[in-house]
Amino acid sequence: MPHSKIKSLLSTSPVSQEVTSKGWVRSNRTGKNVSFIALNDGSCLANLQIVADAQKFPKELLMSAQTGACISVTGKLVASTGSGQPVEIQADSIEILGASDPAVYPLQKKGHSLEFLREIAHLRFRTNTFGAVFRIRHSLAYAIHEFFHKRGFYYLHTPIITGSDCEGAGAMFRVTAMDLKNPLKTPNGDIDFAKDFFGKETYLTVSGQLEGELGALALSEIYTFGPTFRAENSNTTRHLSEFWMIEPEMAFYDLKDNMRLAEDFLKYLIQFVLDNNKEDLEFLNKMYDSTLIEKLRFVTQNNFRHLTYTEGMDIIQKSGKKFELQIQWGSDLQSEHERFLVEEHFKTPVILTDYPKDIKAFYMKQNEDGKTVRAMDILFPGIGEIIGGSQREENYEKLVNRIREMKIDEKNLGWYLDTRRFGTCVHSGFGLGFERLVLFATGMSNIRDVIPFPRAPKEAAF
RNA sequence: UCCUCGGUAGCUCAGUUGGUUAGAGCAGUAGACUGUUAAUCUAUUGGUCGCAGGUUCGAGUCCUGCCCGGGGAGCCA
Repeated sequence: MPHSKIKSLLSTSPVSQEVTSKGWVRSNRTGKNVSFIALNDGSCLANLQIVADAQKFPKELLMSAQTGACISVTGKLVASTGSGQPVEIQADSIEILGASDPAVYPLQKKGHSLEFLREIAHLRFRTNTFGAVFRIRHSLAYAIHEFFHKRGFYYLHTPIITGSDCEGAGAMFRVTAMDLKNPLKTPNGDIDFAKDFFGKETYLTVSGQLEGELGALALSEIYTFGPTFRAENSNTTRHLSEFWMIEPEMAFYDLKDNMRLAEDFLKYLIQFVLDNNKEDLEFLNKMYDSTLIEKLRFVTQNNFRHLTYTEGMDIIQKSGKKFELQIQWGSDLQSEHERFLVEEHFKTPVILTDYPKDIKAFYMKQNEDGKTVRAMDILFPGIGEIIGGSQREENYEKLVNRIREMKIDEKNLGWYLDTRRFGTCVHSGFGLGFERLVLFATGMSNIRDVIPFPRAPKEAAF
């Protein structure tokens, strides 16, 4: 008999039909006359209640269906006489598919700390919290593809192994097939990468943007969605060494078009979760962040606040607030300043634009003032920078000059510069940190709790 | 990498100015009871106090080093 997912059983009206359910036992309350087993298969937050008449089953069977065990149950789906659930299964047969010794099974019926669950990340999927988080993560990933597909964007796969070491977005992990104990050397003693697997130095990508631009200048509107790697020694609640990033890149978009797309995009994704993950959100709202749903609604219903870096700096300096670090025009905003703008001053997501060129990347479109570039950062409460993007410099001369000013080796960028030599056009794009979005959408506070297998300095289990 | 707080039973924690056999709740185990909802009640197993040194008559408690974890900062998404 094919089994049904618990999510669909719970929304089936009880007409006493025979059904089979398979899942993992969350709790088992066995008495003299009757056993109640809470079964969960991950299809939804709620458990399915299995009622087993003690007369019909050997006691050993009922006792072995303990927390953690995987079981299959067949019986009648009936209206529940208890108050906690609409329907339940009156069991006719119960099979232990996989036993679990409760004396050593790490998960208990009680709640566990997130720190403890991080240490047993291979089992944390079986908790209410991580079930909810990863269902929401899935929804967001799905909604990202849906959003772009509806708008005619193409999903472009940019390389994970890259030979361009000048992407400028942080330290990179080297990729090599050489024997590190005995690497091949050149006559003057340097490591001879020409003899390595790819015949050159290669790394894991820190961004698909530059390659994405190549696609956009042919397919018009593309996006990437893939893993990204940064070898920074960052130990924070918002950084990972391996994370997923979404990078749309659009021909014929100026900075304003870019900002409009980014705002529509974020609102669409959050609305999708509000529409499709109500039960999970309510759980997280209750357990972790009592303002979660309110915050998500607020984002979908209000326009983001737009202001330039210069205006933002003005507000910070005139606020009279004491900051750890004093800043002036030209310095990068610190976390405390971003938080002040977003969480205290405006109390809404903020898009900051037109940053000083010296604190931004070489490829950003230079403004006429000679001092700023058409960059935009979207700042979210509790998260900080969730999106960073810009209009790209499409003028060949200006771009080359900037590359030389910043002492970047242009030899390796010929392929990139070719887009400016042959049929260049105004174009823009941005990068969204997927886990930061999941963090915001779930109300969790540590980014390691919104990715299944976190990679961070000194952490690469599984 | 820096700052800061922490590491005591499977989990969450208490442990006084250094003092004798280190405690609780939950989980587990045994039993009772029950259309129960993280059920309830009774009994009970369980600890090299992160690791290594040091001070002391005596260290979970004080000192030094190291390891691990939380939070914050920087780098950024």
